[in-house]
Amino acid sequence: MSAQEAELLEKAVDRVETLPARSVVTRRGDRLRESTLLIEGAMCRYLDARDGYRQLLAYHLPGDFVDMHGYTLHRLDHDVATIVESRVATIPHERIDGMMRDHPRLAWMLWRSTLLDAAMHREWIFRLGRLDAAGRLAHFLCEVADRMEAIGRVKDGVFALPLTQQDLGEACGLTSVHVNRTLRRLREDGIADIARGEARIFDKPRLARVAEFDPDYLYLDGGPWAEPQD
Amino acid sequence: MSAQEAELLEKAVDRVETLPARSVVTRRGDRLRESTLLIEGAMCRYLDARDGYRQLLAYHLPGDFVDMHGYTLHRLDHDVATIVESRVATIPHERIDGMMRDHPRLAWMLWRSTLLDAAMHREWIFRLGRLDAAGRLAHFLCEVADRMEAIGRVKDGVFALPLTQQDLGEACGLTSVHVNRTLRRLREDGIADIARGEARIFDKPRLARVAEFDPDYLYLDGGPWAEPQD
DNA sequence: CGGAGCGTTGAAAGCCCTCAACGTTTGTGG
DNA sequence: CCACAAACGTTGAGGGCTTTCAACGCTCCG
Repeated sequence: MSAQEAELLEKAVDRVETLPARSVVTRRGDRLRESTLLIEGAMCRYLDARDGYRQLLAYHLPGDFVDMHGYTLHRLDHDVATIVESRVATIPHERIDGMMRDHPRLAWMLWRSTLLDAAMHREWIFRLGRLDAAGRLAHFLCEVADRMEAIGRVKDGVFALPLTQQDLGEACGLTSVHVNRTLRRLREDGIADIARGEARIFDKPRLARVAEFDPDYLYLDGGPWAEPQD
Repeated sequence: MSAQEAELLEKAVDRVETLPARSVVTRRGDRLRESTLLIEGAMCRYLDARDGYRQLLAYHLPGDFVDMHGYTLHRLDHDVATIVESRVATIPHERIDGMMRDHPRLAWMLWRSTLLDAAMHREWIFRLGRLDAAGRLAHFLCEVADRMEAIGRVKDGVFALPLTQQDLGEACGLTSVHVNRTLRRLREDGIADIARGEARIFDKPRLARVAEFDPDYLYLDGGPWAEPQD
């Protein structure tokens, strides 16, 4: 992303707010007139099940648009919430209209960001459909580790992951009890650990093997704002 | 979609081909220079697991673009294959470039189609993460029924569904054996049945209840080519 | 007519869930 | 700074859903 485009995006921002932890930002069915860029913190998207449990659909890091698809679809089919206190920038859709018209490359980048979302969704389907508990947690850890790495937030295999075992269960289709047992297993095997809001990866190759993980789908070769290659 | 836009799309088509059943069209990692519109037949997208099993990611009906995301991402992160013999139209990406530039409304529609894909992905995540075997099959049936309905291919609750029990298992994260047992249950309970390439829905309300299904995410209120509402 | 793929059924084992209890950490107000 | 409560994490036992393994019938097609 060029400096000029970054500036354009920045100028489109209506306001920057700080949202409290564990707060719902948008509800399923809400009509959207602006999109949200996560600047600092952590957010998630989820669907509610009848029994009161949630199914997480996405975990968002700083730099992610959490609801750019709402720009085109106009309403959301799921809920959006913060995990921890988060700073977000809000961009009115009408300003995006102008950017789409006058800056096709920026339009291309916004489209691309929604497609990366979809690519992650596909990998979540794989995770839930084909992996056992250890594989699912390992796969989730691999994805978040690589994405955190891409924004320079991993140090010696350690990065912030402010999710409870309940949250991890809601992401991986497991109960918090089984998440606990499975994490213990990963820890005792010297593979990885999650504790006190931090993830620690001891043995990345083994973690990736357990997860059947291939970071291909993250399209990290050029970063989220990579430009067209031809 | 206006007649003019349909004509534009049609003129962008390079060729129309017939692909044999059960053939792989694109492999993970392939570099794409054209996109594929399914005209007649049935196709799917999937990821391979280590054990040789697949995880289906999407099931495609006539009228679906099966790889429009490849236009922006340039390579695919999963495989695309036919289920039955299928007729497809191929549209070179360079011709889409022109359409994007000159016809913003058409561009908007193509973007929208990829976002509908993502919305379906999310519902597949929910299906796999939160529902039991009966719920997963019921949810899949509800989705396909509504999408088939939208293209006028449901008659008295019956529609074509040329998937084997193995395929259904690969879509729902189940073994074919358990798909068999679960389908028998749904049949004996008078809810629905899949046999000889056809699905029969006996009791839609009950099916939807088992599936915790809400068709909201299909955005059918305006059809896949619905225009911006404001 | 034969074979291969698909569908069906049974039995046993395994993974994960449920229920329950208790220890630990975190955050808040006195 | 301490005390307390609430949320979170941990562990055990038992049960249920799904898988695995195996066998056999059916259907379709060469």
